[in-house]
Amino acid sequence: MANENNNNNNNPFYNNNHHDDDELINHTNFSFSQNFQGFDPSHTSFNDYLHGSMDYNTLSKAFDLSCSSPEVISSIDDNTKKSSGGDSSLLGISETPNSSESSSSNEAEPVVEEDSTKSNKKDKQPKGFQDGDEKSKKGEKAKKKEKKAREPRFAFLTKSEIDHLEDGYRWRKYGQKAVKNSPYPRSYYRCTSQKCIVKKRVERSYQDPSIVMTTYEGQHNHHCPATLRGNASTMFSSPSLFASSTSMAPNLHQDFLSQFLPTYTQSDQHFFHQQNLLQTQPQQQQFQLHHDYNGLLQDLLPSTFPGKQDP
DNA sequence: CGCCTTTGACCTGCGC
DNA sequence: GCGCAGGTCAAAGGCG
Repeated sequence: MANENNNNNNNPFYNNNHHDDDELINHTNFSFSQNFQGFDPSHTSFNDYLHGSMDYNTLSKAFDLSCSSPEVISSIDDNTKKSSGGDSSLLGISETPNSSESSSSNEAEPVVEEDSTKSNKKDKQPKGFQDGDEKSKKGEKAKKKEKKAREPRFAFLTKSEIDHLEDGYRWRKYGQKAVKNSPYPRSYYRCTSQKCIVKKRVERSYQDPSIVMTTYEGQHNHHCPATLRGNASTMFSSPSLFASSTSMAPNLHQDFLSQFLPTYTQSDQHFFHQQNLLQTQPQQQQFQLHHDYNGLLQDLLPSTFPGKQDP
């Protein structure tokens, strides 16, 4: 399987010029602050930390991160795009909006910085939620010179036949665009929950059509609807079960489970295999995430993988 | 009827 | 300044 290689050469997102995702592929660094609790880079691989199609909430909580808190050192460089020649070897999980020049220290102010790449395109709040003065947007934008921070973003690569994977939240599609150099369109979704401005983009790799890249932007301000009906929590609540395939720090373990459950609950019905790659800022520990999500699921939920039940 | 998707138009930022 | 590409809007239509 392609996900087993440790270098990125086999990853379809690595070596190609996936222009449209420069901001994510080429410029997505994912940084962890020193405050990241329970994470011991010397003993634990990131592979054990990241799985699945989490949204930002999930991730941030699982990692004890908060996008708006100083504990988050973010990463996407403003200049990364400009230095587009750059190694661009990164892919996977992106967490966007901070100025990152000073990222090596934990300074990370609640950055009100744009995700420079193309960030402030719209800047406008979702008009759908404030309609009425939509026609005045022009003047509004004109005076709204100050750039608004873009929500943090995470991108996930998911091997799936399904474009829009269930993640426990309800989404409404609000747009679709053709992607340059790709036969596959990019779809734009917004969380349907009131006042929740979380968005996500879903697109398929043109080099490996089996791979879907989902980008989450923002944090949900509500509970995941799926938690109400999910029942896999009991399965995941078995520490031994989970421990069998992960070596998470205890506190992370719990957070991870509680936050991640909806994702598993919703997605384990699909063929689901995720590859995540990740890298931190230069001065921080560097890791690459390259995880066989399917394998994890098989370990955790053998019943959902009939063919794999008996190794 | 409400919610969702589709889709063309529009807006904006960026590179040249 | 222009053109391109990404992102969003909103009308129209479909579906349960």
